[in-house]
Amino acid sequence: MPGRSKYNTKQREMLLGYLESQRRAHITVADVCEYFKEHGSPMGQATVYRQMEKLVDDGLVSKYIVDVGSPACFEYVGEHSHAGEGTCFHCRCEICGSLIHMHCDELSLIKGHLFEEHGFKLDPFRTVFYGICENCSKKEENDI
Amino acid sequence: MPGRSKYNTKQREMLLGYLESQRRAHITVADVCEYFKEHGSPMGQATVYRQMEKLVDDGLVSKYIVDVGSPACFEYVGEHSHAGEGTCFHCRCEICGSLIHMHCDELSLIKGHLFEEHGFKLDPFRTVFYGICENCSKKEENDI
DNA sequence: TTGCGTGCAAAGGTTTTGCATGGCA
DNA sequence: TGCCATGCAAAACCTTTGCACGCAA
Repeated sequence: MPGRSKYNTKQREMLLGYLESQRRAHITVADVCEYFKEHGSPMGQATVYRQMEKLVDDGLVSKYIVDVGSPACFEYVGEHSHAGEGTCFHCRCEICGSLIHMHCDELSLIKGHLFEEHGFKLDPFRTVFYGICENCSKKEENDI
Repeated sequence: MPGRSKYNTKQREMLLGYLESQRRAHITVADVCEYFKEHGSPMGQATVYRQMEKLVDDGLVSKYIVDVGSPACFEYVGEHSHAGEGTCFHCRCEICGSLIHMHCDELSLIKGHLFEEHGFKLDPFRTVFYGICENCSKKEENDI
């Protein structure tokens, strides 16, 4: 495990800047490589993977695994300073594959419950709820 | 998508029997292949992958993706007939990697909440909560 | 007999690693 | 200067697919 960043390289700055400009977006390593290639300053994919790991360890970026075989998604979360506005959760639709943001105070409560009753420190920046989204539920009803 | 099973083959019987005998366990495709190889009736890994997909579609087995690069985990869940005893959730420790079973009525409530308030049908047989388990929390405290 | 299931090997996609080079502090 | 970061290519890993053969109904 490479651990946290020790140097502040040009690549780290560029990558962080890009992720920061895409808040709320779910970005893959391939997206990053493509972006910088098209902007005339290509970045090696090994570098992107390694920097992403550091950024996650630094707590600046979250990593989401949405499906096997699919690439991991990354999202800028800054200093986790969303404390006042309630935690943001993610839901993944098993049918259409969309990854949905969900702000919900009630869900925030389970974090406390898990810790107090089960001793488990939930990491909402990593957890994904799987299920079926509203749109796909409706479609399924119509098909049957 | 291969869809559900239409034939009842020897391999399906063997695989289902093995999974059923290992209730509460998290089993990978590699585990299955190794098991049957050592027991003198090797099963092709492509067959295991394809049968697993059918068993998941049939609702007899759940599939959990715990980490990118790690193999998927499968677990026998029978006919989902745990209705009376509250839904079983899974927690994955980001440090030691263990996958923990958790029976909790309070957690079951969020399923209803997600559906009623957000129109999202949660699939507890697929969802994994990420975080830090009790043991690893204690270790971290001691290290600091 | 028909069509699905099986098994082997090869391909596919994502992520990791080895190693020489380059850059930050 | 010392150590970490980068980049390329190759390897590793899990999973899927093509195709011929076998088996259930």
